[in-house]
Formats: sequence, C-alpha cells, structure tokens
Amino acid sequence: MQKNKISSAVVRRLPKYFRFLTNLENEGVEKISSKQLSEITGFTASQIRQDLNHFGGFGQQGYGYRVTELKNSIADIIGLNKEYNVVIVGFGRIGRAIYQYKGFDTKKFNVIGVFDLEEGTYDEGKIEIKSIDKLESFLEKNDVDIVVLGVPKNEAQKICDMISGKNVKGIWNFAPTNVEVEGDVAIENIHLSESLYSLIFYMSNPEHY
Amino acid sequence: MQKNKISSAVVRRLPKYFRFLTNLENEGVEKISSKQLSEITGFTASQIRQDLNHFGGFGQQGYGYRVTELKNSIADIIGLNKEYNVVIVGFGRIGRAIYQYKGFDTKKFNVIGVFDLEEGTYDEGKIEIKSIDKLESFLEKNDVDIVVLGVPKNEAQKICDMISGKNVKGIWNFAPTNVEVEGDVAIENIHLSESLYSLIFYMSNPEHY
DNA sequence: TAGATTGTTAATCGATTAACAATC
DNA sequence: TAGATTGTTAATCGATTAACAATC
Repeated sequence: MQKNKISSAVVRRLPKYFRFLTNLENEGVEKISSKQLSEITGFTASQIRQDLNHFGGFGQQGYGYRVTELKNSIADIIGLNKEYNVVIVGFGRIGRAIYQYKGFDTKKFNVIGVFDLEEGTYDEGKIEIKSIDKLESFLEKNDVDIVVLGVPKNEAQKICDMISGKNVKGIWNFAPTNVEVEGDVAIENIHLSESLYSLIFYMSNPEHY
Repeated sequence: MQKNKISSAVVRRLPKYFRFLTNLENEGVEKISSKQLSEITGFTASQIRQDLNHFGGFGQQGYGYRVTELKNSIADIIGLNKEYNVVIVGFGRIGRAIYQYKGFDTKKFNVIGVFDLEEGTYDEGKIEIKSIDKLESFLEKNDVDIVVLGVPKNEAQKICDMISGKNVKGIWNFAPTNVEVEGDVAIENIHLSESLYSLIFYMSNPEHY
C-alpha cells in the first residue's frame, strides 16, 4: 500500500520551492512555468516537474503553475499549515538563537518550554528556564511535537533516551553528534562544524568546487 | 590536468569521518577497519574505502587504518591544519552564536572583525562592533579568509557584492536566501528554516522517513 | 604461509535529464 | 486551431554497492 519513498533529495528541495514561491508571491507574480522557475532556482525544469508530480499535478498544461496555489500546496505537503509545540533543551548560545529566531512563523511554532541544567529566568523574566530534571515529566504532561536539542554532545543521547515513548514527533539536533531515538521520531541534524569544514574543504581545494 | 571533481556527497562525508575518527582517537583506539568504521558511521565499508581512495591509500592491506594517521590525513585534506581569519557580518542572534561557538578550534579560527549596522561594543567591551560601512575597506586592508553572513536576507547580497575581488575565499551564509559572488569564492549555506521544514515534512509524512 | 583487509574494477541502483504525448 | 507547457515515460548519468585481485 505504501507508495515509494520520496527521496531525501526531493524533500530537501521542497522548502526551497516554498521559499522561492513565497518570494514570487510577495512580488505579485501570479503564474510561473517550470522553465521560469528553473531560471530562478537553478534546478532543471524537468526536475521541478518531476519533483512536484510526486505529490500530484499542480499545474495546467499549456499554462504553467499558479504561484499562490502551488505555494499553498507545498506548504500543505510539508506540513506548514499546522501548529507545533516546541521545547528547547539546552539554553546556551544555540538554544537562545533558536528561541529568538525570526525566520519562521512563531504563531505556528509555540515554544512551550525551555530547559537547561541551571534553572532561572531570562530576558527580564519573560522566559522561565526549567531544570532538565523536569523534562521527562513535562513531556508526559504536555503535547510536545518538536524537541530542539542545543545541549553539549555528551548530553544529547541522554535527552533522546528520555524522549522515546513521549509522543514527540521530531528532534532538531544541534549537538555535534549522531543521536538515536526509539520509535517513530524524525531527526534532523544541524552540524555546524561539518558545514564549516565542508566550506574549508572547498576553500582549500577550489578545483573541486 | 584537473582530476575528476570530488562529488559533494563525498565532501559532506569527510567531516563526519573526521568527527568519528577524532572520537575513536580520544577513546584510545589505534586501528580500525573499514568494516568497523562502517558499523560506527552507518556508511558501507565499500563506500568508506571508495571515499578515502579518492585522496590516496591511507590503509594497509590485511590490517586496516591507523586511527590517528587517518584522522590527520583527513584534517589535511579538508584544510583543518591551517589558520583562518574570519569576519562576522551581522551581529544578531546568529552572529553572536557563531562568535561564541565552542565547537571548533578557536586557535585556527581568528575572528578579526565583527560588523553590524550599529557600531558599539559587546561582552563588557571585549568585542568591538564596527559599522558595516567600514567592511569594504577592512577587507582591503586585512587578509580575511572567511566571511560569516548573519544579516537579514535583504542585506545578504549587498554584502556579497562588497566581497568580490577582496581575496575572501569562503562565505558561510546564514541568511535565508541564495547569494552569489564573483570570483573563486566558495559559499556554504546554513538555511535553518529549510532544515526545520524538512524535519516537519518527515513528521507530517512519516511513511517517507 | 594463511587470514585479513585494502585498493580498485565491475555491476547495480537510483536520481537526473531528455523526450514527447496529452491537453489546456 | 496553434502554441505552450504540463505530466509522464524512457534514456542517461552518476553514485553506491559488490566483488575480487593485490598484498600486508
């Protein structure tokens, strides 16, 4: 019954399509062809059509795609029209940066808890930081969708062990280590130093860039 | 004369090899086979050998690889044994997080300048924040290898236009937009919302995870 | 020498690109 | 209708995996 898995290459392009289409919408563009989208995104027109057709036919032959309609369809596919309860674990530099990140719609991403080794408050008492000791019971009592992991690498796996069986659906991991969690939990890693090291590789080896 | 380009898939695995080998070294492990490394990393033994052999033969038939030696070789390949002068442009949440990020060796990454719209100081006067107006002349007078872009998306391309022709070798871009720069400059993007959106896609569509 | 494991070539698999029939 | 552009199948390309000879 299960359809073929969407390859991760396609999944990584979906947010890019969403971003470019949002820009086009803001510029007031109403229609776009795969050829035009190709020029903007750098992907081939063929690839764009292939990608979209994994999820359905959003275009009109001879015409192209309606920008707003396609943008909204992609938002639905990704799941951007739902709300998510988020907990930030580890309130160091990265946890704080994520807390205040303005890049995504904060109506959809409710940070309902912030945890760190040290209890306390932050931002003139506006943020209550709870002890990590209380994370497990918090996850049991609240409907947490996403855990943002901003703890040191030694702590990351311990937190993930707490998470399994708590109905958490995704982990956004900033710790520089691979974590595992039991059950149906998606994990997305941001490994900053790996990204920097890739950059340095290309700087050191420009013939491969 | 130019050899075949190393594929980006390989380049992205190099920092992972480096990370796992560093861990192994710290644990006191002296030798490792591609099969053992496969179990640790999740890559196939075949792939690991293929990847390494793009850069030379680092192993010994019948024996395996010496951990420290291989780790050092990979560091050399990536370019981790050199020093880099870094400038941070945009000192908001992300710029600050990167400034204080402890994940990479700060001896090798000298932050020699921090720029923002507003001049000032930070961290009890320890950090001087210069006006972005002065960035261009700073780049001319100093040998800057890497520019970290932590500005809003509308500003990002303007900064990149300043950068071309200034001997900058790499841009680490955190702005949620694609930037371009003339000349032989490597660009590495960290698109936080795209990463989050991928996570949400898999949360919403677990059958594709 | 025998066993182990690399380095490397060949086979397979999957993703991208090209082509074109369908159709607006 | 003619022109344009999608949706989709087929061809190509590149990356991964398998196999094995080389050799420590």
